[in-house]
Amino acid sequence: MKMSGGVEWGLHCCVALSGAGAPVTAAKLAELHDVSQSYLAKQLQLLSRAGLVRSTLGQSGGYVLTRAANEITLLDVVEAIDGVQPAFRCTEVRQRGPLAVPAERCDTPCPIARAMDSADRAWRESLRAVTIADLIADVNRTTPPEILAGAREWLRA
Amino acid sequence: MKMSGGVEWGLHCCVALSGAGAPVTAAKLAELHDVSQSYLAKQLQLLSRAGLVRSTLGQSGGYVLTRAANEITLLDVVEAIDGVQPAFRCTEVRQRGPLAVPAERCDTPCPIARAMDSADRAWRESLRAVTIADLIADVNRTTPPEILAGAREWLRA
DNA sequence: TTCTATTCGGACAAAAGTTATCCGAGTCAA
DNA sequence: TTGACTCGGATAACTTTTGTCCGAATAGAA
Ligand code: SF4
Ligand code: SF4
Repeated sequence: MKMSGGVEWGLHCCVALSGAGAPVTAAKLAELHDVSQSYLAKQLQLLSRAGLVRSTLGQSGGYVLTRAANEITLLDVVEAIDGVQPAFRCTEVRQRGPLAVPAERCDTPCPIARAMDSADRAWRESLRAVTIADLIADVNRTTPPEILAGAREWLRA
Repeated sequence: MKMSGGVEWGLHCCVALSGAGAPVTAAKLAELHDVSQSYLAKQLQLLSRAGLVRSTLGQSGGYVLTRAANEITLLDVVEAIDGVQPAFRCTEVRQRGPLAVPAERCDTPCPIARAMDSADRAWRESLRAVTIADLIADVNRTTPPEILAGAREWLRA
């Protein structure tokens, strides 16, 4: 049970992108976080496919957020990078073995699957309640303005 | 993001064990669910290490639950088999790269880690609210008594 | 208009984690 | 005492994840 480590990078990139108005290249984002630029590119591709960011090609190109920061939830990023499939996947064990339940009785999900689904929903609901804007607000509150300005400048350069 | 498939088997085994008062061997449980007995044995070992089941060695040995069914939550089984580590693991990216935040400012977890932790807690809390006894009650309610009796008999034989 | 430098995108390996299996140490019943 | 049967941990095969690479497409400069 481990979610893709790229989720963390993706979230950081969203926060960074929100700060810089101009497109930022994948290479710059990778240098900022000191991670493999090739692999970070992969995550950005996933974000692009999900429609969270838009890529501009050619010179002075890069990535830009497609929506306002308060319209992007953590769940959006997690599902874009880590996938939408629930962690628990029922194998329909009850339909196998000597005491197999006939398929006609399996119209409704069993209690195990229901409980797992409920937990998964609670998890997603919790992630949906937080937006990128919330993260930024927290960062702005706990970081001195001078450092924030420096970061913005570094991204632009 | 995928939890170990053995969780499903482990849960089914707990339900089955609760039904049969006598010890049940791993081989019998495997045959019941039509899964690899070697691999199911591994999952039962995990349950044993976690203290959820107790193994009896030698002839007429097998596995028995250590507590009442209403004292075993789904979270217990999930954590025993899938591990207790949270799905999201912070790599402390903020302490790397040219704009690295000094370690002295990293005393409190960042908003991303907090949100992820909160979601993880909600997930676990949801799983903790359901017990093996709840599952059994649901099965008893939706399954004809004749089939239940047959299953109990099959386990005993 | 042409050309070049720069960008992203998907195809291609390496590593890790999961799944599946085996045989030996220990134990209980006969 | 015997003997067969149990679990337990150590051992391979596979799948998923992670990481890397180079080519197609683009925007700007000449
Ligand atoms: S009882 Fe639930 S978890 Fe088990 S096989 Fe049926 S649907 Fe899947
Ligand atoms: S900002 Fe949060 S998720 Fe990112 S490195 Fe820091 S603690 Fe980890």
